[in-house]
Amino acid sequence: MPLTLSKSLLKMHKYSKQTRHLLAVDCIIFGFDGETLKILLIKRGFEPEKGNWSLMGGFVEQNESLDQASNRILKQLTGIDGVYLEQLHTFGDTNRDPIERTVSTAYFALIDIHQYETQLSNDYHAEWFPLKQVPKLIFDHQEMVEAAKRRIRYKAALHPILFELLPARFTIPQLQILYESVFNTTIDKRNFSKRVLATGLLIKLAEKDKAGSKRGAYYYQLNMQNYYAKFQAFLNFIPNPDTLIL
Amino acid sequence: MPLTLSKSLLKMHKYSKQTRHLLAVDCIIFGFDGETLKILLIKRGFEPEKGNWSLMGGFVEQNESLDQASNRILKQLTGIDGVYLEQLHTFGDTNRDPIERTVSTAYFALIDIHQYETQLSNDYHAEWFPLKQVPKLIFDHQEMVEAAKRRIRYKAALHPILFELLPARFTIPQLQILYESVFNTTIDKRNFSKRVLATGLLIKLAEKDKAGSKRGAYYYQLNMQNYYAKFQAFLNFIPNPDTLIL
DNA sequence: AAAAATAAGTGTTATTTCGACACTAAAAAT
DNA sequence: ATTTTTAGTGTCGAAATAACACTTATTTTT
Repeated sequence: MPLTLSKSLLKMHKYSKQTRHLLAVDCIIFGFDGETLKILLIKRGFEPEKGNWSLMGGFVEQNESLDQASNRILKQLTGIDGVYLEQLHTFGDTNRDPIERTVSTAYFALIDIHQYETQLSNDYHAEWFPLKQVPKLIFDHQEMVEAAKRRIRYKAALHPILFELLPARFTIPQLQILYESVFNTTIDKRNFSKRVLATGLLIKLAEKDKAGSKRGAYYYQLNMQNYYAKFQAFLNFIPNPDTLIL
Repeated sequence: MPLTLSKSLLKMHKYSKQTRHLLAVDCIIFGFDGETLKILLIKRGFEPEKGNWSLMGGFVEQNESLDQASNRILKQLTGIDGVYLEQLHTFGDTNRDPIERTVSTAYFALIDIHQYETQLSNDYHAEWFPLKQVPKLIFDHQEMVEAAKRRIRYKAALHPILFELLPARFTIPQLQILYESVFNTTIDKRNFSKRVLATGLLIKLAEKDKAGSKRGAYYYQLNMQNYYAKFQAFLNFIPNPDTLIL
């Protein structure tokens, strides 16, 4: 780490000569409503950029790690707790915040939208936007969203992260719509179910979801053993992944 | 970004209530000497941790981005400029630096070791260590190195980044040794050359490398068009990538 | 009660890709 | 001339992939 320190540091307890910076965390929160992949945005209620759409974020405090800060902000602003949350990238351009130089570490979260839908709109004035209809965002948040989209697509092409967007019980047609929505493509359903079942990640349940269709589709749930064991393996959920925009 | 700001901010020009933090950048520099994958370390000449091995790093200054800071530090401490440098992860645990809380963004670099070998050891007191013989490092640098190893393996299994470690002209046997070294495995040379040539990334040259063997091996160079075009595609350089430790 | 509409569920086959495997060629050293 | 060393190449069986269409269960309509 620090290498350009003066010899006097030997007795110092602080790196007192160094510049200190504002540090923030911003969260790109993905949700899936059964049709479209969406992100959660809030409308800023104050200057600068009052009234404009923004990611959820906040400053990192003295006694918390970045992971703690991102979890705190997610919890504070949305009530959301214990969901998939992963560091995406740290954005450090000097002029990204017009008020004062601020370095921001972006995290992305994947949540089951239905668990939080009412809670969110009531308590926190947050709103879901389909990825194709994201409004103009403050600062460099647009760039963060683009990076998050690329990351989620990249990762989902190889690893089973999209299950984090579904409820504990889901049907294969629901899963397929999710993949088709994330990759903006259509997939042959015979090949899709073969692929997915071949992973060994799913447990078929006796009950059917009668809401989605007349006939009803069987519910499945994740086999958590296999899920954790195979998470890092390269699984192929998507045909011809190379030809897709990642 | 910042959301928990007081109303008085409306007329403020700074986020004056917020804590400021030390921000550092650390670089994991990979090089390949023809046999082994190595990283470049320096011996700290001052407290804290005087005499112990460390990654190259330094504090982020007021008027530079993180990318600029990492490039500056790489250049300052090693003379290295214009190489592959990618943000890895930001390490933000509160106690990672015993002197004072410092958040550090780690970058990894891939360089052609031969272009810098003498320069480095002479001018900057840096030393190359094989990945399997990395000494105890200061702070959380061990963790950073582990993360960088995972990243380089993961990425190299799918994308042609390892060419950044080779000189402009290289032979297929050299390339194979590099892959075998990175993945700590052996690969059938017939399958390897088929795979590699099938990517369309290589241009065969007329000249041979006579140093490596009696017969001599043809030199190849990257087809830069295809290299940039296919960089993001999923290429398979490694058989059974799932069975390897990524 | 019969017919129509809707979405779920399932199998085969041709093509492509993958991985295992062994010999010949070129040059240098003895 | 013989030996040594490393480069370079092809086949074939197995596995994975992608293209493709009909039947079933249930509700809705008539």
